[in-house]
Amino acid sequence: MAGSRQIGEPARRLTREEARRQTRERLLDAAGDVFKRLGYNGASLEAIAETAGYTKGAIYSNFETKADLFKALVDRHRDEEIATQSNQFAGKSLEEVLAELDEVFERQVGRDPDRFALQIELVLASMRDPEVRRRLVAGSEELRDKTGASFDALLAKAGRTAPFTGRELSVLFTAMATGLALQRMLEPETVDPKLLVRAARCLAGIEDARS
Amino acid sequence: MAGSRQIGEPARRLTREEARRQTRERLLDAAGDVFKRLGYNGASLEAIAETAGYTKGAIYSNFETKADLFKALVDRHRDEEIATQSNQFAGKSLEEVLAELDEVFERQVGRDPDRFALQIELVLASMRDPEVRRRLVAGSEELRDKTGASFDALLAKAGRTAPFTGRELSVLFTAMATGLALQRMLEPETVDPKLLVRAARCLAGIEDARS
DNA sequence: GTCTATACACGGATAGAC
DNA sequence: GTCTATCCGTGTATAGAC
Repeated sequence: MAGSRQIGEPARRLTREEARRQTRERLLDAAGDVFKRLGYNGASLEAIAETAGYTKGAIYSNFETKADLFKALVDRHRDEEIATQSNQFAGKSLEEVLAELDEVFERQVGRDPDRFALQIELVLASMRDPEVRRRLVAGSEELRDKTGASFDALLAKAGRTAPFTGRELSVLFTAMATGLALQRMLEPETVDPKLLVRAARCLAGIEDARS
Repeated sequence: MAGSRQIGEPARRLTREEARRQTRERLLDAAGDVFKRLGYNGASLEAIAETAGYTKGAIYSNFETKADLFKALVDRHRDEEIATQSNQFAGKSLEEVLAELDEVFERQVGRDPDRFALQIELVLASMRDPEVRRRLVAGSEELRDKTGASFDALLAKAGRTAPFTGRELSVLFTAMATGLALQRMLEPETVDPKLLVRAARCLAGIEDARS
């Protein structure tokens, strides 16, 4: 890890590389905040630097251009997303996983709607810049495989035969969650939190979807 | 309609109001093109005016500000969307409606991905501006009611009992289509066009979703 | 490595001619 | 009602001090 120290090493101020890394991280945090509130074009480097507690100079000593900063943010965001999602099924049963879907959903959009907005912003940016797209989707194929395999295993263990493969379920659940989240941004009252879970149960081949 | 003439009326040049209306429409068309390609902040009035074959002056004689132009576009986009969607079930059976879902989907994102991008852009803009949100969702409650009732009627006529109300199905189908469309923008090969139809059949309570 | 100061271009908006 | 010309703020990016 970046900030770890050897045992017995005296407590001291950060090395240059550590300080640099910290500044970089702070700038990326601030960039995330501002980009997701204002969008790519709406966000000014001034605002980002100020949010991070620096001036624009700090940005240009850590990143080539605004686009470069944005792409670094894409990388970090994607890594976090993959880290969060890749272990969400550890040691759970199918029923548990499905029941927890709305909790995941809630955490994704309820607690941090701006983060979700950033995710969408990144997809739009991907349309305009192939490089952004490339970075954003890096590793998602593996994640999908892994998640799909988890679903397959869970279904087999539960003795269920869903009309979809684990991989298809993975794609469908993500799509539904994303679509419902968007709809909830527009008209919160139209999206019952339980709807996602019921639909997921239905797609997974479990009968009592009526809740 | 704006451009219609009385019978027997001599062919003549447009009246002032007609000309004005035409300019306004052309500007809105151009604004749609540029906004959906570049986003709100990325689109310049210069580019919009040029696309429409005018100069910026024409914009300011038809709209108060850039935001005003954008909101007028929101209104028109929403009206078109409602007009398209409100008659899509006329005289069709449940099976037909479901089978046609991917066609609708295809038309929405396959033939005009930019229009879909604009739709998403509008949702993001709604987060930042309540007025945009208000305009964007105007009439959608009625549309949802109408669509939901159509589904209920179709289900009843087909003798099906889906685990969801027509209204819930309406929300779910829209959410799935939107989510899958976003995913397809990122990684086209991961979204089988038939997946939406199969999922919809499953949610509607029709057995053979394996297709 | 970060800050201050600044160059330079661009975008939104306005004024006034036609 | 639209066009030309222009004002002015803002934004990216760079130069140079510390």
